[in-house]
Amino acid sequence: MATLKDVAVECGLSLPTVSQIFGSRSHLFSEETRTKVFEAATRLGYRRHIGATNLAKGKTNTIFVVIMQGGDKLATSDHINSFIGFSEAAAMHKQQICLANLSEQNLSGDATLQTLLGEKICDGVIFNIVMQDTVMDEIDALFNKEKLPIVWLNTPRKFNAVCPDESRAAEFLAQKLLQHGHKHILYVGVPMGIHFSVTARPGFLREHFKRLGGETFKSIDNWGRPECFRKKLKAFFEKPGKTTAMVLYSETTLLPVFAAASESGLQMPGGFPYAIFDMPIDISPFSIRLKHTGAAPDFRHLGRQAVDLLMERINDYRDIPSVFVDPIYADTASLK
Amino acid sequence: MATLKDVAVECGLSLPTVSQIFGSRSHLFSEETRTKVFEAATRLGYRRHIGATNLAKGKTNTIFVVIMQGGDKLATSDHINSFIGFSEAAAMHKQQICLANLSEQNLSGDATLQTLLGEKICDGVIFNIVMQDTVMDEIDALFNKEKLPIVWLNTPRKFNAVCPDESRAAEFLAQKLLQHGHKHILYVGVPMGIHFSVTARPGFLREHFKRLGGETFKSIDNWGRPECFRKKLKAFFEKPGKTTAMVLYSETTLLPVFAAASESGLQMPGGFPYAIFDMPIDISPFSIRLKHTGAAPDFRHLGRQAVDLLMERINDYRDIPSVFVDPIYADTASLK
DNA sequence: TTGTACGCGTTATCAC
DNA sequence: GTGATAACGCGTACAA
Repeated sequence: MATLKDVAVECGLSLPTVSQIFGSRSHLFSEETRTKVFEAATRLGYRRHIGATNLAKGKTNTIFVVIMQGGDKLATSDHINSFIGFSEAAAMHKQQICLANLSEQNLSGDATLQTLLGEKICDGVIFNIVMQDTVMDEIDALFNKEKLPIVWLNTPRKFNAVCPDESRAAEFLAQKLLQHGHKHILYVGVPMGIHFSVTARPGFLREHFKRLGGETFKSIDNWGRPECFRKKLKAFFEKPGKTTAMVLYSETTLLPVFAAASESGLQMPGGFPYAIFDMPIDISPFSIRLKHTGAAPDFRHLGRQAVDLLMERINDYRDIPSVFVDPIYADTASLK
Repeated sequence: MATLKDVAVECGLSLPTVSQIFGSRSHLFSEETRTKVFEAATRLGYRRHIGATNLAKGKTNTIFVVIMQGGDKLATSDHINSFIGFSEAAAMHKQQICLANLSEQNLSGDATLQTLLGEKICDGVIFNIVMQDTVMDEIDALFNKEKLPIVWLNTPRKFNAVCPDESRAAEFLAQKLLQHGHKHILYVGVPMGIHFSVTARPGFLREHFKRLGGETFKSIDNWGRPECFRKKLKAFFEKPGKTTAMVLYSETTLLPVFAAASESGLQMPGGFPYAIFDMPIDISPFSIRLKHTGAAPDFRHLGRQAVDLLMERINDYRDIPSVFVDPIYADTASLK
């Protein structure tokens, strides 16, 4: 593997000259010299050694993203979108994105955290996981002690977090419901959990719905026991009362709803107007999802924002107020 | 930030001594010396600089994973599972996993590829994307020229690939269908695409089904035009003929099937026996999926295997015959 | 247990 | 304006 020195020898120039020509001071040298260098580099198949560059510059240019298997986590499509956002933003900042896996055990014994805290391995860390507040506080404290900047993804912390604006999403759906004349609605959710959206969605929706003139806000969210949930849904479909529309926690929620509706003799879609906290995806030829009125976070954008925020903290170590990112909206008339 | 030299000064020992005590030769020194070193390190808050270590050792200890947004891609849940597999295996091999995003443009102009090929930035690359064979050949050639080992994930190449054994999965489902007396089946798929599983699943299923005694193998897979697909499904449900069971490409496929069944006055699930190339997921409290007979690749395992294979190539640069990984199976009687 | 060379670049300073 | 010399970043490996 050819080194810079080899190139210097090959073209009869000194090592620093060659270095500068590959660096940001290329313009200080004559065209002739530059050509000589580039030709020699090509001849030798020279590849710059990033590790050496980083060491010389005193930077790691590395950001770690911590994920966690199992537990209370993001939808997987959100996950992969945020990853694409990370790499896009990282490319802009000329950073490398590294992956680390947090085991679900106790924090102090976790090998990943020990490495991140105990070795100079990166400039900053993005926590792409959902945990209890107290645990996040604990992690904040650990990283503060090392002055290692971290950013939280998808949690509404006061500082150093990037979070979807679930309130705006709920407001949009509330408006749509009321525009279509639905003043009595059913929210189909998931049980209270750690994941931010789980509690945020029904909370904000109820708030905005009532504020804007909505009247009845019912809710079904007993996912713990599938049979029980199916029973409740079935009961609802057989006796919807004044309720004229439903709002679903996410697109995945459609499946059991369709199944329950079918068991009650209702045709879905079409049998009951609905809106979803999720986007109608109709892009790839594989997409088999249905169009609907929706409002959902754009996790690719969130990923980019997380990297931007982290870079800000890396360049100037301090707490930064959290960023709440506007969701994306769609209205394709599944509310009739 | 304290360096090794600072620690050496602090405890009155030489730099190499301290280095060795932190390295693998700790046992060569007296307990007393070791304690002195560790205490000094703790006092100063010393963190080993990975970049310097790697440079000195002449390794990058880094593996890049290339992903691609859009295009013909894996299911997202497969994606995140493979990521967890990567980090698990990487931790075993003491490697770092870095993420890179391939834009869908022409290969030669892609910044990611240029960086990977033009700079010494990693020891090897995992391609976690699905492309046309000719493009993969092209990439193989580019990386061969640089002697940079790569591994393909989820594609049935002859060498250097890790791929789910779709044939075994199909065989399992065929057996289950026939055990339940279903000799006339419908396969619900997606249009022919680049993604390996798309063509592999119906192909292998037909093969095994016929071989084991199955009689009729019909198929619906026109996803390109959703209305057309719905129409076909509806027509099927209204006149299933001899067909007594269906096999679905993936769990996502359930939604339009349920919808179409409902429109035809059929209750799903229960209205028609089915099996799926996918696992019934009933782990998290958020899971709202239905139990069914299924067979699907374990992408977490595939991720681990990919890293293992890559490490083999890194340690001994040569082509390695591809690995076909056994799927995981479930039988929860959705076939009645 | 330590001195020294080394890995691979970058950058400040200096001479032509 | 061009290019070279030397010091530096942070560890590791080997001979002494």
